[in-house]
Amino acid sequence: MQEDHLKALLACHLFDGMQRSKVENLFSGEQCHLFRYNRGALIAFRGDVYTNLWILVEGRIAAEFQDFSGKVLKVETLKTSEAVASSILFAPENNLPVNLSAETDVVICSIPRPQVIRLLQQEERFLTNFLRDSGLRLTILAEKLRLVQFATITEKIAGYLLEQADTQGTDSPLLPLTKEALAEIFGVTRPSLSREFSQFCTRGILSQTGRQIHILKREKLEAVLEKN
Amino acid sequence: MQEDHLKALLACHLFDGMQRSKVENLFSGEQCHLFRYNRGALIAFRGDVYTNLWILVEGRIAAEFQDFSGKVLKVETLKTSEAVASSILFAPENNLPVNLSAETDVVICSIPRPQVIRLLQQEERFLTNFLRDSGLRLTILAEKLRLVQFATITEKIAGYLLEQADTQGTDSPLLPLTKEALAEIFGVTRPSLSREFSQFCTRGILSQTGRQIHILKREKLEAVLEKN
DNA sequence: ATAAAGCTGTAACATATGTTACAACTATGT
DNA sequence: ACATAGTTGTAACATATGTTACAGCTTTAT
Repeated sequence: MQEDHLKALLACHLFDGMQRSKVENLFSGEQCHLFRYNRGALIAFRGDVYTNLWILVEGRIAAEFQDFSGKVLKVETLKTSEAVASSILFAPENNLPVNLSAETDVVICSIPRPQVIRLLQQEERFLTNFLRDSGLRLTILAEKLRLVQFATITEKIAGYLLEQADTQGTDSPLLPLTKEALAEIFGVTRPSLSREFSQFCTRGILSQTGRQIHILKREKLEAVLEKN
Repeated sequence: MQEDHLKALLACHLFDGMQRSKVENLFSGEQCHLFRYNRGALIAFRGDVYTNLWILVEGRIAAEFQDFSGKVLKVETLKTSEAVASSILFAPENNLPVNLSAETDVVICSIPRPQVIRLLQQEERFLTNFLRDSGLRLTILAEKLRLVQFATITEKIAGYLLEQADTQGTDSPLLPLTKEALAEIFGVTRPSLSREFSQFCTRGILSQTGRQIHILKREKLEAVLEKN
């Protein structure tokens, strides 16, 4: 295994607090395999059986639902050093709940389930890390469901912009995504998203030039979220 | 602890394949407590911190999202002997993702997290059972999200009726829920659900008298799901 | 048997979002 | 510098679902 791939593995939160040597041992044998996918490739589909634990050692993967018609809802973006679908490894039927697609060129390290079970029993930290990861995924998914069901497009925009303003520490945040990608995350169509952005502008709450947003009336944005 | 509560505990899938005596030991000490709630009571809210593992030893609990306006989406119904929000016990912030409300009078057995961790390490079966349960919840939630996002009311009805016909082994299934409860599960309003049921009737695909449904043109129902 | 509470069907209307299409703009690589 | 591909804004229109209200039914409790 390449140096940088090993480094990415060691950085996986599943191994937090474990001795470096123990983790390296795990990958010295023949049990783990690397798989490569090109950018844009479909790695796995909803319903596929998932029996090895995959850890992403290079690139970015999108976890998403896809309709017959091509309509998409992105659930998560998995980045280098993250584990893929950890909870599904032990679910009753092991069916992946989402499609996985390569957003960039991707390298995955695959660990057989028996090894994972052994590690869970022998290493308390691995156990708690694993459970924590499972819990986090459930939390993310639940929040996604809540947003999809209860938030209007306007509310999603308001929430997202306030969050961005917060993390970027400015009232003029730059969208880290294209509006198209944002529409996908929100689970709405691009023209609909665009229309609502425009509405905010005509109401004088925002101004925008492409991805550069200026929040002009923060209090109005906040009011949207309080369901005035 | 009462006889029937102990029995319900032992029937919890988390203890599948474990020695009865070991489980009983767990509950003989002073570490576990019982809590009671009356029918209709709100047991916990989304965001509440969840630090003890709860197992339902009597009654039924609804896990649901609730809007400001009172709009509701039921995610799951937890029945006697089921564990509550197992994955959240180890999630980063331990915040419950849903509201929990008592559909009947309810008794809950509460097990402190340290004991759960001990059990996870000492009993392989408990570990795999626990992981399986976590996985199942994620699967259920993901499926819920997919339905909410991609299925129209018509499709939800078609899917549900075919499923009911299947499990009840007849083309004249009896709805196990009121239409009101069904609307809640589908995350739609009751009049909307009612309207679509009526449409099916006028199209000659169904006939209904209250909860008694008759599927007249099964192939049309199936066609709805195939997104004609 | 009666009253009360809950469930169901229906209707007119409101509204959020999707669909399709096109033109203008922006980045990118050659 | 240019050509190409990707991104964005916009418009007219279609549609699924929500909202509110009411009347007729069931079921349940007294």
